[in-house]
Amino acid sequence: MNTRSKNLPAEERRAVTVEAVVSLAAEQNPNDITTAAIAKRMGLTQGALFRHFPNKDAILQAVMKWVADRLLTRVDKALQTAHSPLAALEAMFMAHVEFVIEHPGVPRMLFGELQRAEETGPKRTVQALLHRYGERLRRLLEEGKTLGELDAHLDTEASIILFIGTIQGLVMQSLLANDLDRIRDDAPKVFTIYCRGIRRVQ
Amino acid sequence: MNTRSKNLPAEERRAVTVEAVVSLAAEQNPNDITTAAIAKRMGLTQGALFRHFPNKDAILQAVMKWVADRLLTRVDKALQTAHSPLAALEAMFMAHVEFVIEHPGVPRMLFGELQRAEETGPKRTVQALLHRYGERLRRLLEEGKTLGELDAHLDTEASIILFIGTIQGLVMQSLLANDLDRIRDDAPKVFTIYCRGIRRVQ
DNA sequence: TAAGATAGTAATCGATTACTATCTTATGGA
DNA sequence: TCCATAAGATAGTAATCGATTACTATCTTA
Repeated sequence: MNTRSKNLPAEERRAVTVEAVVSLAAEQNPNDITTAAIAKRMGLTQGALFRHFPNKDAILQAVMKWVADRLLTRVDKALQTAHSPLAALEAMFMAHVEFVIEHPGVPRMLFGELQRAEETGPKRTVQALLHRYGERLRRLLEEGKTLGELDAHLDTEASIILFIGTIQGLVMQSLLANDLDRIRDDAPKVFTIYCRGIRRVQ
Repeated sequence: MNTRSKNLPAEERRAVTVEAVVSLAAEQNPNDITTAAIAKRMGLTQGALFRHFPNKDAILQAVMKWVADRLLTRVDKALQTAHSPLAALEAMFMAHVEFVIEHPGVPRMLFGELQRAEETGPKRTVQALLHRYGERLRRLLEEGKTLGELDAHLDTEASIILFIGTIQGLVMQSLLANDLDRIRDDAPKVFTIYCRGIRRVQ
């Protein structure tokens, strides 16, 4: 990883910057991640950041892009292993949870960007991510209904909202208890209830 | 609303301050609610705020206290009208949703305070609120299990997490769509699924 | 109605923020 | 080995933040 060279190529430096932000977000409130804090984490001076990004929003947008790519890739890989819509939903849920455990600051950053009133670059990236995420869920839910695995009268859009809210609830609980590992224990239990809520009654 | 009375009594001024913050949070990102913005909303100078509060955190804590009192009061009132645990859960859910619709900035402020790394006053107030909120849910869920209205093997703690997450999901969706009214439409649909997830299968 | 108490103003403070201008050094190809 | 240039250091900037100050206006009450 670290090659004794002091000066990194621009692209590599940008990648390191994104990782620094993600790492910082795991420890502190995302909205007081200053450019100085990012630089310090990277062992760089603050001004040097602006050699690689035009402004702070560009940094955040790069982070959001990174999150979107990694999360969707992870989720899509999980989907491939599953052999039924319901199993796929569970795999998707667990993949998402694992991602959150690895990068605990990410959900907080996403929520923080969504809150911004102005239509900024990072916010649009998050909206696009959630849109694509919702598409995956919608497809699985519709398939599940067609195959009779899920309740035929299930409200698909409401199911999507609840799926995302379920993860949001786990994040909130971990913030409340200040204990990240609880997510891994609680996730299956919470998903069990969600699952009962959407599957077909035999 | 309030005219001609320039100098308000301290207690009244503090109440107006809280309302100003809640009102501002509905429009903009909670973490850039500055003391100057609060004062402007009240038709006051910025420095005057510090005649009534020792610092900004004290303002935020007063807001969180206000939220906790109002929300729990509203919820408790809803609980009294219901005649079964499941009906009470639904009444509690809808009361909470109505509260959020009236004060859309509140969930965002709560989440924002929870994110803070340090154990600040406002954060502790939010933690206390969620603790008391969880107590109500726990009681209802246990009652529901005892009366056979809910699944006997239901995981109570997971149900609490999911209940809160459900509302969080609605808030997230309204942020995404930038449409507050959708919450009122979506809330019953989402609760229906939650309900299926926890009730006893006949 | 005089006088103390309370509430608010206007100006300003130090600290912090994102961002920039200028100088220095490291890197890699000819 | 040399040198053009990309990357980083240093040292700023202007704007904004929460907070404090000296002072004034208004209300209350003895």
